[in-house]
Amino acid sequence: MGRPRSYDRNEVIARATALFWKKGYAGAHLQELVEVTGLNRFSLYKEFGGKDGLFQTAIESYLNEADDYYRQTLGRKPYGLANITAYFRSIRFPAQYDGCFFVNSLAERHVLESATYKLVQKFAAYVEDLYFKNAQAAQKSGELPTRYDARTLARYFTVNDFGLAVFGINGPPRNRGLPELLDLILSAIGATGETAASGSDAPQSWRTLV
Amino acid sequence: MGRPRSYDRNEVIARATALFWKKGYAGAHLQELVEVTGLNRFSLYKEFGGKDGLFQTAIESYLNEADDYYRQTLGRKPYGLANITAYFRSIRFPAQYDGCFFVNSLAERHVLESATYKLVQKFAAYVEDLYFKNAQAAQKSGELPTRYDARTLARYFTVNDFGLAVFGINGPPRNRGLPELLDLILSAIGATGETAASGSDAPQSWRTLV
DNA sequence: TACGTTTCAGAACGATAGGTGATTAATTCG
DNA sequence: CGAATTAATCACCTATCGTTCTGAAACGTA
Repeated sequence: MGRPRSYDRNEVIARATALFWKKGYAGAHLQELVEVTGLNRFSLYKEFGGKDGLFQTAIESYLNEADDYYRQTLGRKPYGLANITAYFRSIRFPAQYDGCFFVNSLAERHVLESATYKLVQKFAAYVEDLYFKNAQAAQKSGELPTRYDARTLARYFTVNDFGLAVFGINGPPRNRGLPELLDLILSAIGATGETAASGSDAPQSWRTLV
Repeated sequence: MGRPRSYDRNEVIARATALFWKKGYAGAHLQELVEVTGLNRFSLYKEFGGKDGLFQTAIESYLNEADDYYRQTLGRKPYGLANITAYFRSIRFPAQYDGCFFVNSLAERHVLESATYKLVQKFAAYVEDLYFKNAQAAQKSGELPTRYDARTLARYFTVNDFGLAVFGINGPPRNRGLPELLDLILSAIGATGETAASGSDAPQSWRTLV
């Protein structure tokens, strides 16, 4: 009972996410959020508790989508090199790429509420752990050499994963030669050199989805 | 003639840089800048023309320091693999590491004045070009395999360079196992496997200097 | 000492920030 | 239909934003 809300919560979150992504927490003003979401200030406050709450909801939703994608690739059982190659080879930079919302948020460490920042921090650790599990399995099965331990390998993949997000900021030109670059990143660590799967049924990168 | 200024311009820039680095452009408020620099608002405007001008001066000074360091390592003649290994092996994460001011600024794309952002963008291209020149030379001399072209190699190093900056944000614990990680990044592309130079006379990383 | 010049300290500016209240509109249920 | 309930509207609040102005303080010079 009562008057029904005239907005779609998910739609509002998606639009708010887009703005925070582009401008950051401090750079996105409440007025813009109101305009972009179509949600008036009062309802925004009631629904999300304010700017902090809205940002937290936005980044949570972003991380959830990212998580979904990571689980579909790096989370596949059995763990192994195939997961890692599948993930990296799926990376593409969309036309309007403003970096990774997650990586961008790392830069706002001292501006974000500490609880919010901890989510971000935790996700970084989670991603590294996924790489770790796959690297471990790949070493056990002999897919990857044991010259470096699984932790070091995991960090290598994490660095390249995050690094690509930063590198890709300057746009679609970055897609030129991207397959070769991804190939290099992968074959570099001694992966058995299967050439680009170009998997037609492989999932798109979540970077292009979110 | 006239009253002598009671501040040191370079000191002011250094302090402003530190604040912008931590909080970003939008997150650093003028009041904090005034407090941190010790410079009163009036003089700040007269000297730098406002917040935009101060930020631009700050990032310019940062990029200059970074440039100095890059020239000392990647800029050394003759170009070659040694430059690249020297650079990467010099990387350390300082105790209070808030990422790279330059990389952080990439995230504020839509908040920065476009002229200011172009500086940042240009620097990214400059770094990649340094890697390119060294990769080219290394391939010509046979230090690096020619399976991937020099451009791809340059991008690989750039991705890892920027990626390490992001990866290192979560602090000094990241220094654990860092030599192995750097070794992996380098040997990965088929560099002749000289073990960590641990160069005692090698310059410190500019990440620890700025 | 008096004057021109430049910096300093801080108040004050209009604009806008994030956050609320009082009122009106839309719905359900009796 | 009318009472109860919930959301939307919009004017309004205080604090603070980036910016500017005013007048006193600190110099060199005459």
